Amino acid sequence: MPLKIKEIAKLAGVSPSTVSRTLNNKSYIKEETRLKVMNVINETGYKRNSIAKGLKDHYTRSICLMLPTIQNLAYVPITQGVEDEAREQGYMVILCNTLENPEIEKNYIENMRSMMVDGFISAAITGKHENLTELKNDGVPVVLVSRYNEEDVGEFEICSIDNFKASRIACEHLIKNGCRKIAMALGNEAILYSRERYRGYRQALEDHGLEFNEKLVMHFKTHNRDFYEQTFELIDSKEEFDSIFCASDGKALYVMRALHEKGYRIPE
Amino acid sequence: MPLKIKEIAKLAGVSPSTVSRTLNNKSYIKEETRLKVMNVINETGYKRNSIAKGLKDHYTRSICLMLPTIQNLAYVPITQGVEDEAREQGYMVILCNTLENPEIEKNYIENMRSMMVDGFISAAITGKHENLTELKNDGVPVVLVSRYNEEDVGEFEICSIDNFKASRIACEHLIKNGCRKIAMALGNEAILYSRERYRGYRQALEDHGLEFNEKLVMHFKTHNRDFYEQTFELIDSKEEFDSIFCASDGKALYVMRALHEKGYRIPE
DNA sequence: TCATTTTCTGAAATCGATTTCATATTCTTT
DNA sequence: AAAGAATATGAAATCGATTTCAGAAAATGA
Repeated sequence: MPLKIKEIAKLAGVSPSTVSRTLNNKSYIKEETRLKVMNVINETGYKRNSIAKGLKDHYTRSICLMLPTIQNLAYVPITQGVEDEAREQGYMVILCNTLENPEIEKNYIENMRSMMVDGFISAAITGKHENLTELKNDGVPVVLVSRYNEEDVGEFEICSIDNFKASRIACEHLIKNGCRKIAMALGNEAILYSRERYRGYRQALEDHGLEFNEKLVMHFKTHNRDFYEQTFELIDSKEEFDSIFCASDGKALYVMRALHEKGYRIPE
Repeated sequence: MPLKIKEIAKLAGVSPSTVSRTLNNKSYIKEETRLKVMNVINETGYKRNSIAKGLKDHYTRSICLMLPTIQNLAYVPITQGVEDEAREQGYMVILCNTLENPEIEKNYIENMRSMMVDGFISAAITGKHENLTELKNDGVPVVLVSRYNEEDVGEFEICSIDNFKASRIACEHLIKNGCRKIAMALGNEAILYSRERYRGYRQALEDHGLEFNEKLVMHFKTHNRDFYEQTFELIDSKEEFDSIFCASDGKALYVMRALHEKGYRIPE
């Protein structure tokens, strides 16, 4: 059983209030008293119960980072960045894995809220963000990272790259390297950034006077691995193409595997 | 500001105690009263503040899963498994990323404890587990997963595969496929499982009457990526080998890259 | 020196729930 | 119908901290 502030107070011969004041560096405290208390704290290794502090203070200096999955490597640097900065600022990051499931997300939010985390950073799950909107309406700080919808703009703080631009640049790269018939493996169109990447692709084609061919677009179904099948279909369709632009690394993996099995070499 | 139990009580025309009893299904409650309270709860969307509950109860139905990194894909299925079972049992999993840093680990532990998580599952960081031992001595449930040391046996609950056996089987597979001079990319020898895998490799060689050649062993330095360099060195050393047994996928990646650049084809 | 301000400390209230204790009501049983 | 058990509810104490309030001690000023 960890020691309570009352016991520290008794050991130091002061009142709990004085211990608390020492702990929080608040209000006036005679240096002598402060040292006396600090000694006891150091000797006993006392650590305040922050759940009790949280109950009184309504904050815990911790934030919740909600990710749809930890399987996707794209979230690794995001997590790292969030954790580094948080640590810098004396905050703790709690990771929650929503598995793209609104029920689980809701559950986490409720639990985290009642554990008094101070804010949320969320790579939101696809679709409407009712859970997050409710949070925001209750005055809890919410930041969307990486994933967001049109209606989120202005509604939430958002941190994301310019997917349209990035995609256009990437696609232009192909064009500059001589590609003329560029196929595309498209991301889930329910997610804004997928549509943005698609838009970037279309824009790049247009900018360079290349004809857009709907038949060269592979749409996202339920999982990246579907692109494996779809790549076969694309090849078999005899539709001509000289390159495939993939909306993400995960998709490229399956596309490449299919090409490979069909005897194609990349980048040739 | 979320509603408090007192307000629910007032709305339902009962005392806070009765609301709490309804919430927790404890002791006797007249069905009529229960319904009255439940109605108010549903209408208002009341959610108990579990930090306050935790303060009183000393538990929160949440566990902390500590990982040294989320970059290593090996932890993905572990995380998934822990989360699935926890959810099944009505528990919540909080992920903490210790970054292989004892200070950070300690910090997380202290914070998580004072947030009243009920237990810890840890892929412990390398070296002595003072932080975890202290936890255990305080009566907090601790389970080690995947990583552990000899001295942890009997000390902690441990969940791990049989690294020795797995490694021996894997190595035997190479032997059965005709390999005779098997090199090895060894894991961090400060970690028991790396030594176990090494032992499995040695055992497999011995079982099949193959000679062990120390020069074919690449030791772990500070990062898997060092194996890239080391593979070059191995090749340049002119020491003969027909295969390289890697202690983990991460190492294989760098080894393969080096081989590839040297013009080798795998599996040839 | 006496009044005033500043420093210092403890008692008690508070955060939002749960739980013990006490009491009131209803139900059994003889 | 009376005694005893079972059911039902609220008041108050509790969890472990913080903070307000009030009063004591020390420092400052006239």
